[in-house]
Amino acid sequence: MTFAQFSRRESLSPGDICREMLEGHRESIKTKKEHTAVRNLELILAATLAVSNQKGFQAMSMRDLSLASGLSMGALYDYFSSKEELLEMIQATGRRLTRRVLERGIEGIDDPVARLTAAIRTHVYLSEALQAWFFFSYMEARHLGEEEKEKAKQSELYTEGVLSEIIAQGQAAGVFAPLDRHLAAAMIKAMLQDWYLKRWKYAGRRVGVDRYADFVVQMALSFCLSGGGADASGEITL
Amino acid sequence: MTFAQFSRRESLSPGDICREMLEGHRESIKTKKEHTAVRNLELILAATLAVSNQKGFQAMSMRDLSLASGLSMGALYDYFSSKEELLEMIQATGRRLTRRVLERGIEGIDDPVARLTAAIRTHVYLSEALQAWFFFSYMEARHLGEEEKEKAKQSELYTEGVLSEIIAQGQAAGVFAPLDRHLAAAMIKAMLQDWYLKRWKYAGRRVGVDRYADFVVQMALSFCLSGGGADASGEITL
DNA sequence: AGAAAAAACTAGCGAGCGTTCGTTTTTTAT
DNA sequence: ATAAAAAACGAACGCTCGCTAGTTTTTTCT
Repeated sequence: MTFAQFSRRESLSPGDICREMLEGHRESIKTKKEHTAVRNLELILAATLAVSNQKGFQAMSMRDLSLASGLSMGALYDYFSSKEELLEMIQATGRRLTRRVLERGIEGIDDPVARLTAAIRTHVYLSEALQAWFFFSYMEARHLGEEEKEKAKQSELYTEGVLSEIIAQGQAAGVFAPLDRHLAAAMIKAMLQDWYLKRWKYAGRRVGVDRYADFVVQMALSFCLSGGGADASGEITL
Repeated sequence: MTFAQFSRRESLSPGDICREMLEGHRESIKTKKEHTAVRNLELILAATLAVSNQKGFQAMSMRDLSLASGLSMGALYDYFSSKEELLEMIQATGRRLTRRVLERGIEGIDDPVARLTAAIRTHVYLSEALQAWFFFSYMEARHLGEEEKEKAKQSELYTEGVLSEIIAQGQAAGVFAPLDRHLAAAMIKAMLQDWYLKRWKYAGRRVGVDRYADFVVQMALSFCLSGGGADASGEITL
């Protein structure tokens, strides 16, 4: 699978995403007509990500957002009741989307090596398609309330759990070495995150998304298959 | 080397660091007596990291800082001329410190495997000793001005360059496989950063600093030594 | 075309922000 | 003990913030 193939398979246009966002928050959005609501959500979303990813969500004022989106202050508040709710809406939609796409990306693949490969590629490609969104979610998670912050952590643990389970599967099949699968999953996750957090670095080096995905797959498999060479040192699997 | 040994070797007490901070910003700090200045810098630093790492630097008001540090608003401004300068002071001191400790941690070690191991361990241990500082520097780098932001990027590239050069050295010696050393260094860096960015995760799983460092070393060496198994696919070393 | 409903707008509120400056307190030196 | 120097203080200033209410504009439906 390449990024081009992934893009064709998944429908991740701003319109699609905002329609999903609308469905998830229909009760708190005052605008009735779907078409209008989706169009304005697109404007709000694009503006929020653009401004926030440059100066931070806290530093973005509602006046900034009004200017960047082309909507008046009053109109903005037809879509959320407070700045904090806007933040939560974006985060919640991102979590749902990630979960769904990731599940779809690995379903039906049983071979551990192929399944781990698919999970990694799907995550890298998804974060490429929604780079601004992923960056935003990562950097602004700390500004959420306690309750929502907990959900963000659970979401991170979910992704890691997917990787960890695949490794366990491979170990049970005798294909992967008996290394600490939780730590291994955490390391793979860290590598996945670097793609959307340090975009400037890879852009400067002209590393494309396919090459990046290849490399992470290679590194993960190399480690899981060989188990860290001679000194796997009897690490407990658990 | 273990974390305990590292801590004994390096003097990274709040007092030491604030003394260094004072030396680097003597001209802009109004307080004359070193003892007083260092004491108050310690208070300011501890309070800034505590409050900022919880709610973000932007969201921390000067009144928050005054309350948390025990110093009056006026007294705070004897140590910096603006909130932004406080941010820059902390970042600059962290960069200098990281560079110095990292260099000291690998000097005199020539064997590539041992040198890569030392670089990784030193970085993990340093970020453990100054966890709050590292977390702060990472999360707040985007709120710097253009000029300082550039320095932060350079600092990240410097660390990666250290890793990358060690890999090149190992490749020249025929010990490491001919993989893309820049990408490999970036992946190792990503793993190093996860230690101080996702502390809650590792604390919850009772993973200690020594085990973490071990694991990263193992994963990095496994990959560099074996080269990703059969499909290293003729990656250019550059 | 005209009335009702929906959407969008604007000016302004009170609160809290970063910063300053005249004053008071503490320390140092005679 | 007292005067000079250093350090600490905190009320107040000008501004910008998130948010709202009252009104106007646009769309929908008969």
